[in-house]
Amino acid sequence: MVVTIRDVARATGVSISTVSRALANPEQVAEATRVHVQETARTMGYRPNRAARGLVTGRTGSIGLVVPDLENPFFGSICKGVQARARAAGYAVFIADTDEDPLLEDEVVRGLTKQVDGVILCSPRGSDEAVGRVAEDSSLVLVNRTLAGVPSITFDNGGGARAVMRHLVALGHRTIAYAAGPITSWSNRERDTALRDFAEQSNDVELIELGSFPPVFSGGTQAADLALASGATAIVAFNDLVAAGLVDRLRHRGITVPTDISVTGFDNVPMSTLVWPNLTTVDFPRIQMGRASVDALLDTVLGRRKEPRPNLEIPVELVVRQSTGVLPASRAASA
Amino acid sequence: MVVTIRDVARATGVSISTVSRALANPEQVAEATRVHVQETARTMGYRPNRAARGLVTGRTGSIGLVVPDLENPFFGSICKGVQARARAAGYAVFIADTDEDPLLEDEVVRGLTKQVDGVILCSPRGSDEAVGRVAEDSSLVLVNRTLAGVPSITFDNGGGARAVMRHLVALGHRTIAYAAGPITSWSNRERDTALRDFAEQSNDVELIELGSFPPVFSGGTQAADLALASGATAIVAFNDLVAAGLVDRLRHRGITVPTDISVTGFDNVPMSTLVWPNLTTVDFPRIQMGRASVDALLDTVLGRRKEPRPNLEIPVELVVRQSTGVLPASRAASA
DNA sequence: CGAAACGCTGCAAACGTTTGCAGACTGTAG
DNA sequence: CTACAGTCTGCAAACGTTTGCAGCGTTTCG
Repeated sequence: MVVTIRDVARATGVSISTVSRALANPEQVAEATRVHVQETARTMGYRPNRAARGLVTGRTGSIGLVVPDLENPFFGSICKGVQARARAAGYAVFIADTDEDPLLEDEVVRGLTKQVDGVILCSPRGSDEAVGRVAEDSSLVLVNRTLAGVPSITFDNGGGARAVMRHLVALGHRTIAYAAGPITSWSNRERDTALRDFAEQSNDVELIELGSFPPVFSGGTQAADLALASGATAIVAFNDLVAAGLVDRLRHRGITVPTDISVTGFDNVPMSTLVWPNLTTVDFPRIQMGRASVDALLDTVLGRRKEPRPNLEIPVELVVRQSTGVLPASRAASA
Repeated sequence: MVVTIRDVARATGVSISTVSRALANPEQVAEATRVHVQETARTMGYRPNRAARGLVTGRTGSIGLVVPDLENPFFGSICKGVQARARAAGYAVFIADTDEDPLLEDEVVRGLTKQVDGVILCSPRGSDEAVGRVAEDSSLVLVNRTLAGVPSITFDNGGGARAVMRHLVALGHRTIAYAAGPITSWSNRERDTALRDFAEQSNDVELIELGSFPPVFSGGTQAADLALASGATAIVAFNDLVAAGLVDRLRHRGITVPTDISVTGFDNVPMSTLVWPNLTTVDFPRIQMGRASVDALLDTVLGRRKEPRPNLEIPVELVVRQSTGVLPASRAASA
C-alpha cells in the first residue's frame, strides 16, 4: 500500500540503487533512465521514507525551534519566519514551547537534539551553563541572547533604546522613567544599559529606573502609579504590553497620553496600533529574524562557514505614533 | 561519540535485545537487569534513535500541525495546547504555516503525511475535495471545520452567536448589524446562520447583514461607516480584531462605545482587554481545543476507538465587558 | 524423578534508504 | 585487435532499532 523504492525499481526494471540516484543525484544516471525513473516515481506517488534516509545519512532533514511561549505573538512571528525559510530549504520544523520554564527548556532541548539536525533556541531562559552544555553536543543558534562561542542573532536593543531617547529629548523631555522588564531578561538588560548610558552622556537628561515589572499588561498597570509619582514627563516601557497597561492606568487616573505624559513601548506587536493612542514603539523585524536564524543554523549544520560565526545584530526602527508628544510648557517650567 | 543501544549493551554485558526491552517494555525483563540497564543508559546519556525505531515500527512518534497563520495569536494558542498535550503523550510536533493559501496547504499537508503518524489540520482553507483526499490516506483531525467521515473538533459558534444575541436583546437592542467575515470561512457561516435564525425566531429583532470584511483591524474600519448608516444600535463583529477596528473608527466619527452604540467580538484574543472600552466577546478556549485535537488524533492513530468519531463541539462562553451597554432611551424611541 | 510450564535472554531478520566498490558495456586510441 | 578510459548500473553493506522465535535454566506439578 505504501510505495517504496523497491516498487519503483521493479516498475522501471532497474535496481534500487539506480532509483535512489536518479532521484537524489540525477547527474549520476543516464538521461533516459533518469526521466523514466522520475516519471514512474511521480505517477506511483513515491515519497522517500525519511526515517530510512536519516538512518543512513545521519541527517534528519528537520530542525528544532524552542520558544518560551507560543501564545505570545512575538514568538509567533519568529516561528513564521523560521518555518517559511526552513521549508524553502527543504527542512521541516519541530516546535517546542517551554512555558517560560528553564528546567522544561533544558529537558525539551535535550530531547530534541537527537531527532533534528540543529536547534534554534529562542530567548532562552536557562543559565549560561545549561545553554552552553547543550551547545557543546549539537548545532545550536541562539536568538535574543548571546553566549561566548555560540552563534547568535539579536535585535539591536541598544540602538532602539537610543532612538527612543533621542526622540523623547527632541520633544523636550528631560525627566524620563524606565518601566523595566524581568531582571532575568537579556533584552531588558541591554535596553536598560543603553538608556542609562544615554542619560549619563547627555548631562541634562535624568533617567529614573522604576524597578522590574512582569512584561505583561498588568505590569504596566503597576508601573503607572510609580511613574506618575516620580515626576517623569515620559515613560519608556519595557515592551508594548507594559506600555498598553501604562496608558490604560493613566487614563483611569485622569492623565491623558500624550498631552500630559508620553509613553513608548518596544517590539511593535500588532496590538500596538489597537490601543488608543497608538503606541510609539520600536519595531523588531521578527519574521526576518526567524529567517536569519535558519540561515545561521544551516551555515553551521551544513558546514558552509569555516570561521566561527559570532553574533548577528538585526537593526531595529523607531515607529513614531500617537503616544508621544511635545512636553507641555507648564511641565517644562515646573521641571 | 553518540551513544547507541550497542554501547549500552556492551557496558551492561547484555544483548541489545535486552537493552531495547528494558527501556521500551520493562515488564519483559528481570528486575535486576532492568534497573541495571536503565541506570547505565541514563548515566551514559543514551537516547534512542527515532529514525531507526521509526523504520522498524512504522511509527514516527511525531504529529503534524498545519495552521493558516502562526502570527495570529488565535492559532498560537492552539499550537500551545497541541504542543503541550503531544509532549505529554511522547509525541513531537511538526509545524507548518500555510500563509492562508489553499494550494500551499495541500502541498504542505501531503509532504507532512509521510513523516508523521497523523496530522491536525487547523482551519483548513482548501476545498472539501482536497481535504477529503488527504484524509483518505492519512490519519487526519480537522479543527474548526467539519467534513463527512473525518473526525473534527469545532467551537460551538452557534451557541456563542445566540449568547451574544440574547445579551444584546436583554440590553434593549432590536436593530443589530453583523459585520461578517470571509465568505470562505466556515466559522463565519456558522455564526451568520445562528444570528439569522435567532433574529427570525424572535420576531421583533432585525438583523442587518453587512457583507464580508477581511478579518482584521482594517476590516472593522471599513465596516464602521456602513454599520452606522444602517441605523443599527449594536454591531456584532466577526471577530475581536474587526471589533477593535470598529471601535476605533467609531471614535474618529465621534461616536462613543457603548453609550451610543454597542460592539461585540468573537474569540477573546488577548488584545480584547487592551482596547478601550474592553471588548464584550465570546471566549473560545483555544488551548483546550489544541489538547482535545491531539487526543482525537491519538484515538485514531492508536486505534483506541472503534466506531468512527464524528464531530466534537467545544462549548464557548460569553464574556461581558465594557463595549456593550443598554440601549439609550433616545435611540429606543427613534427605533 | 520426569515432564511440562514459565521467565528471561540472545540470535537474527527486518524496516527503506544511501553509497563505496566493482563489473559491464561503449567508444576511442594505439 | 587490444588496451584503456569513461560512463552507467548493480551488488551488498551499513545505519540503529524492534521483535518473532528459540534456547536456556528454573520452578511446579503429577
